[in-house]
Order: sequence, then structure tokens, then C-alpha cells
Amino acid sequence: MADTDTDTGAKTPRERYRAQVRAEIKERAWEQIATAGASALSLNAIAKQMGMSGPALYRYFAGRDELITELIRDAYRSLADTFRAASASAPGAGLAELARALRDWALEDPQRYFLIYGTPVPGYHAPDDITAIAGENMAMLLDAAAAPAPDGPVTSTATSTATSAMTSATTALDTDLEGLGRQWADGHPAPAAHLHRALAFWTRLHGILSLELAGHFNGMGFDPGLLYAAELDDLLAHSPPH
Amino acid sequence: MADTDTDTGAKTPRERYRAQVRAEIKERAWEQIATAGASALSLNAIAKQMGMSGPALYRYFAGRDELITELIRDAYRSLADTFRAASASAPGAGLAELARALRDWALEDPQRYFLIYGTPVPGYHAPDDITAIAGENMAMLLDAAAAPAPDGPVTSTATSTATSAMTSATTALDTDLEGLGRQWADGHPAPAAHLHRALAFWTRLHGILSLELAGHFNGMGFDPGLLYAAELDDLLAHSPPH
DNA sequence: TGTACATCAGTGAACGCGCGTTCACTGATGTAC
DNA sequence: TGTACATCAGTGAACGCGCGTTCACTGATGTAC
Repeated sequence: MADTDTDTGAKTPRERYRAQVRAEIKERAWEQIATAGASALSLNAIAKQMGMSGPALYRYFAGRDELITELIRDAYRSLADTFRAASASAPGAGLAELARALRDWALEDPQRYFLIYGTPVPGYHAPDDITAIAGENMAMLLDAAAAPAPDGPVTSTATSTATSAMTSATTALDTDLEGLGRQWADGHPAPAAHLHRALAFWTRLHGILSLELAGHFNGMGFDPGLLYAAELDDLLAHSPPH
Repeated sequence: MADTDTDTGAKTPRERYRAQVRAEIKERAWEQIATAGASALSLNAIAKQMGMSGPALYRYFAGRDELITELIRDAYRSLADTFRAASASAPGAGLAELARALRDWALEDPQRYFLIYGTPVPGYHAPDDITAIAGENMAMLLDAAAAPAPDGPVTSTATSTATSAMTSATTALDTDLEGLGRQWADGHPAPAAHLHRALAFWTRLHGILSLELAGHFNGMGFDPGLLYAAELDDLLAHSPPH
């Protein structure tokens, strides 16, 4: 729904119209993906739905692949915007705010989530600018992981120092993460503990979200949102050691 | 590769041959899925690869849908066998053994993992017997979650009682899980803490595995196996309260 | 303000492809007497 | 052991479909003098 096309520069009537049609094509594409999945996306079907002929779409996209790539790009951008908004919402916004935002964003359009984090198409390789946006998201996550956890929402009675038991697997991982810390942070390298927390944040929440959206909790009769909150609380309470 | 067809009963030469061809069709199907994903599975392509005509396959499967359903069934069965073997390997086999087995099984054939736990086909609904096998897997997981954690592989210095800080999200989840506990356990209901641990086990490990297999850790240069081990250790060290 | 030209959105026909699936059939394999 | 019949695996032709994509084209919209 958001017009994510490049609207910078001049805006002649023709360009305006062009951007408008491009946007509508993408909207129909999202509808189609939501209905039958990304693999069922068809240019001809979109054209028919818009009341025009199939080849007309080639005025706006070089082909099916370019359209899909554009949708993936938009999805990553949308998530980045959501994270940015969540970070800007509160002064000391941390992982809890990002978690809430991520969950809302995923539930809002499950197929959009799957387009990014679902089963990959074996042949497809994302262009560089897309991986750059994905990295931007990880950087925001890392920033939030570096901030000290607020004791407001977390009702843990144990202090983080008392509970930071370092297992052997954690020490092995932390030494392994040093290279990544130097790669991600632009200026000073990120501590391994922060990277560890960011990764655990990502993988835990994705695990719940993807299983939930795929319907694997369906007959079980419990609220996945509570499991989501519990896993987040656990992560914030038992902070990795510094 | 394993012959999972029903081999009970008599075995006339014709039946033997029939089972053999059925098995080869499935093998080719798996190869095709591994190459181009499940959505690209084509009966005609399989037939051509086996040197026979397209319609010949209809002697063995009612259609494409039945073949895919059969593959999904086999995948669930294979995972169940793997879990059973891991449980039987050691006398006090617990979550750690299941985690190892799950990871090996997933890495052995990523597309088989995705066929079960990947992006769902929006229209498809699994038959009852498949959800039954899936439930069997969850039951084995729950059994392991109920067993006391061995202190061998886990090198945590904190005792489980000292670290079991109960967050408000956990208490909310635990009360929500009571219904599920009565539903799953055949005889006596499972405690919410065990269900909680089983669910966290599942979602955490799935989160790492699915992102890893999808290639989302690719440029990051750390070993996902270490993150996997660290998350497992964290789960075993900070046991949910009983 | 009007005319000549360039730009560009959209059409319709066509190409080649592969798909799932049906149907009537041939020929080999098994079974019954 | 041999003959008559039934079973069943596999073939080839065909149906209808929808796909992505190309091409030459019409007609409308904008631009330049």
C-alpha cells in the first residue's frame, strides 16, 4: 500500500501516471501472493485483473523476475521502516519495542514475511542492494541489543549479573563472533555478547513467528503471543555476559 | 532412500515390482525437490527421467497431489524414526540428543526439512494421519522435556533452582498451557513447565535451522552450529520453573 | 494558436513451452483348469 | 504341461490450459517551432 517507488526528482504527468500504474501492479501482485503464494505469481493474471493485456506490463517491468525482486526489496524496506519507527517511538527503545514491531509487521501480512524469511527459491540470488537493506535491519537490531535492558516491562526478579551463567557453548560462540563484530560495526567493533543477543533475538522470534504463520500451532489451543513474550523476557532477563 | 511403503502382508512378484517403481518415483521426486524446490515438482519430468511416458505414473499415484502428500508423510515419518533412534541411543537420552538428531536430519536434506516446516502452500491441508505423526513427534519431544537434564554436557555453573526466575509472561503462558497439557498426554496431564520447555526447544532450534538452511547467515562468517549449541545450553541451564 | 513531429502506453496475434490428466490401445505377466 | 483367460504395466495421441515473452502495430499524449 505504501508507495515505495522513487519519488525524488521532477514529476511530469506522465511520470506520475507511470508510478501510479507501477504501484497498482505491485498491489495486485501482493494480493496474488497473499492468496496463492509467491510461486503462483503470474504477470498475465495481474494484467487481466487490471483490465489490460499481458504484454502491457512489460512497459513497467522487464519481466516476472524483476517484479518479484522489486517486491522483495519493498518488503525489506517496509521492515526497515517499521524498525526505524519503533526505535524512534521511545527514547530508550530497545529489543522489546523491536520485538513488538516485528510481530505486528509479520502478522499484518504473513506472505510478505515469508517472501523474505520463508523457504528460499533454490535458484534465486538477491541483488546487492537488497542484502544491504537486510544488513541495515541487522544493524538496528544490534544497536538495540547494545542498549541496557529497561527494567520496566521485564519483571524478572533475578539480576542480570546473577543469572549470566556462561556455558561452554556460549564461550565458543563468542570467540567465533569476534570477526562478525568487526565486520558489522562501522566504527568500533561490537562486543560478542551484543551480537550473541541480537542473533538469539532474531532466531528465537523468527522460530515462533514462522511456525505460527505456517499454522503449526493450529490445533494446540494456546496463544503464540504469550510464548513470544516469554521468550523475549527470557532473553532480556538472562542477558548474555559482557 | 528408505523404503517406507507398506511392506506388510504377502509379496507376490508383481507387488514387489510395484513397490520398487513407487520407491523410484519418490526418489526422483526428492531429487527434483532438492534441485528446484517443491513447487517445481513435475510428474512428466519424473517420468522422462525414468525413461517412461508421463501417463505411466498414474498407475502408481492418483496424481501430483497424492505424490506430494506421500512425500510429506515420508518426511514426517523419517523425522519420527530419527527421534526414536536418538531416544533409544542412550538410556537417559534427553533434549540434547534430540537436538543433535534434529540438526543432523535437517542438514542432511534441507528441502525435506522445508517441505515440512517451510512456507506452507496456502491451499494445502494435510490429511489427518499426517498430523497424527506430527503429534507423535511432539509427544517424544515432550517426553524428553520431562526428563531431568543431565549435567554432563551442560557446563552451567548456576543451578536450575537459582536461575529459574519467573517472568510475568511465563506465568501467563503457563496458565494458558494447561489445556494443551491435558490434550497431549494420554494418561496424566503434562505440567505446563514441560510443555513450555518443549515449545521453546522446538521454536528456538527451528528458528536457527530455518534461517541457516535458507542462507540468511551466509555472509556472516560464524558457525551456526555454535549458536545452536548455545541456545540449547541456555534452555537446559535456565530450566523453566516447575 | 496551430501545425509537425517524437514519445510512449497499450493492443492483438503469435511462438514455444510444459503442465496435469483422459482415453483407447498393445503387449507382457500371471492364474485357472 | 499346455491352453484360455484375466490382470495389469506402459504407450501414444490428444485435450485444454496458462505461462513468459517477442513483435509489429495503433492511437493518444506531450514537445518544439
